[in-house]
Amino acid sequence: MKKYSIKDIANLSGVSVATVSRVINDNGRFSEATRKKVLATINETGYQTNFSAKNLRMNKSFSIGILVPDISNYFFAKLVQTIEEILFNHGYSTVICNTARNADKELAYLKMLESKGIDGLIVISGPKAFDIKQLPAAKNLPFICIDRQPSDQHGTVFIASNHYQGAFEATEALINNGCQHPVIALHQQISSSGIERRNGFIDALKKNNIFFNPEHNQVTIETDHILTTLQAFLKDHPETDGIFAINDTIGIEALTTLLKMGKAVPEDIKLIGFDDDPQDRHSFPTLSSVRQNVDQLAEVSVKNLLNMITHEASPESSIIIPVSLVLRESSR
Amino acid sequence: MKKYSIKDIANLSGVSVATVSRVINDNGRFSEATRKKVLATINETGYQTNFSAKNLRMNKSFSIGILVPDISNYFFAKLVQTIEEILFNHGYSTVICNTARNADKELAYLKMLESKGIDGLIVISGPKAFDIKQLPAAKNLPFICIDRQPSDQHGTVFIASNHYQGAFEATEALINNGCQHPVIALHQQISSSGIERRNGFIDALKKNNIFFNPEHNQVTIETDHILTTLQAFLKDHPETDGIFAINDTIGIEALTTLLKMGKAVPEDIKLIGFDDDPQDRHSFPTLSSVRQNVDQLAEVSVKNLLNMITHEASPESSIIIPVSLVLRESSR
DNA sequence: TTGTAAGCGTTATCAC
DNA sequence: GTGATAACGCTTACAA
Repeated sequence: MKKYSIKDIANLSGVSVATVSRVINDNGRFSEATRKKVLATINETGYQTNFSAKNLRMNKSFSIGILVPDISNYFFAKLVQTIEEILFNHGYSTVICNTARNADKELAYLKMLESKGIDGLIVISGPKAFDIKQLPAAKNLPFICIDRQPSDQHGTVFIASNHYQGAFEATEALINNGCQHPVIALHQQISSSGIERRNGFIDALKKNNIFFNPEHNQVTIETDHILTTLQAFLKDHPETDGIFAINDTIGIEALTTLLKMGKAVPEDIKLIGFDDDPQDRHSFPTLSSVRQNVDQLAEVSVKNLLNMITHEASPESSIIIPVSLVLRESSR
Repeated sequence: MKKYSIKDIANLSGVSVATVSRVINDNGRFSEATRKKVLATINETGYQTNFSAKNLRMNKSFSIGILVPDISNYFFAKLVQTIEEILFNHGYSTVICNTARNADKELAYLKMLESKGIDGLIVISGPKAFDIKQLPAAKNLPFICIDRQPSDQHGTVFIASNHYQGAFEATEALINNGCQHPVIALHQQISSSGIERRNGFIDALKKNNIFFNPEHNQVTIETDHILTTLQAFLKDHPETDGIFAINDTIGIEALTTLLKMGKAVPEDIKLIGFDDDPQDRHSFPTLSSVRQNVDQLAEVSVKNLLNMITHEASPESSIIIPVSLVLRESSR
């Protein structure tokens, strides 16, 4: 079966290419008779638009790039999956770029996306503020940032969960359940949402008259060395009776590690994570966590990006999506 | 900053567009002097190839489609991530399509991919054999299947883990640790790799002189009703002392459910899953599983697909990648 | 070694 | 209502 072009359809239907194009895109004027005729031959032949040609001519690619740190992380996977589905339903295809939190890779991907002439860009999380100006030629590429600050707010939209609120509520839950010495567990490298979560933790302490001392109330986890880090910290701070983990990866790791150390959770130490990873329901004890509203994040993001692309609305500067605390056994 | 075309570069460098094209693609002949001159202005201007134009002219898109059932499943996410990285390093970009195991969505995605003129296709898993002929126009699109049988082997490559071996070894591990009544837990809808796993289970029973009776040695799990299904089954078959779960989602769910029912794992019932999901290390007890070699699957797949695209080699018909059994607490 | 020009499949501007 | 045709940016014979 050969590939048909609009010219073939024109010949077969006995009309001109212009008319075929009008029928396909349903613009301009044409008689009902020709519409039927053209549509019929399109059906017979199985004609499909050649997007390379359409893109070239219209200077539009009907595709959107997504920059994401790590798609094997459940939260990111789910978010990207949801966004992709919505975009597909709007006639856009998605190019997913896994930056692995690496600035060089990020730039390489951006250049590729620019070459492909993407119509818009969605930037998800990442260690530092996102600077669109690293792409000189794409100065006016519509883009939005999810859970990552743009280095220049102007002309873009920043969408994020209410990390502050989530962390605040989680911390208060620890305190209300009796914790007097809560500790926040985080990584060295911290994203803008991580900072918000940390602020929420600190303010919850403040509100409950617990003085935040980074020496006593914060432990920096080195990936792959969580056992030694946590062991050392708890030796120096045996009073610790609650941990707020900045995400569920740390949360689950901390849980396993605490059990290995002979600590009882939640009896000795209460624990709450962040992101509501499905595995939280299968750990022992089950892990309390903060759930982000993935569907809403995705929907709002796509809506705003498409608006920017069609210039239907000038972008709002920032949108905050509520989160919800999910209490399970680890913080009883 | 405006967008430069090859024509701009030609004017700025004082040569013709043909020469610029030759320099960029390093083919044809040109003097060292012009090469330097052209490359210099390209650097100054930040010129980037317009892929829509290049694609149109060359009838090649430098992009590959991936059909995958569910990217929020860790195994799939990791596999897709690895493939995407390798492809990017070969100058290809990837369009990831999440079919949600839905035939209509699959077809819609295939049409979109065809319109975009993808150079090749990677099909990952899925409930039934993959039929490229559902796309009449793309009869000669190079494609490979991972963990999913092509409905017509001709001209393609089938790449899969050795599911049979993994299931066989897992089942024997159960038996060797004392199980006399092993049961396989699976879904209603079963993929080609699921069938292989089931065969491995059955043959391991045979080899150990246990007669396989689907009534006694097989439980069909309905998602969201695992508790009731499993409870009913164990009531009818109290002799059950080992479960081989066809994947880790079922494995972890089964584990949680068994504990909820007051069964001790591995004392009362031993359990082994499939896929070696990271959460297997954080469950209680930790879950034994079978690990697929994601890196090798990805590498072999890309290599074969690119060979098909460049016609460097005629496709082998099928490639089996070894798996490894990871024993943890749940099967002691 | 370099330039000219055709043509890839579309859309959009005109003319009729 | 419909048809010719230019143009999008690029590669590639073919000339020079």
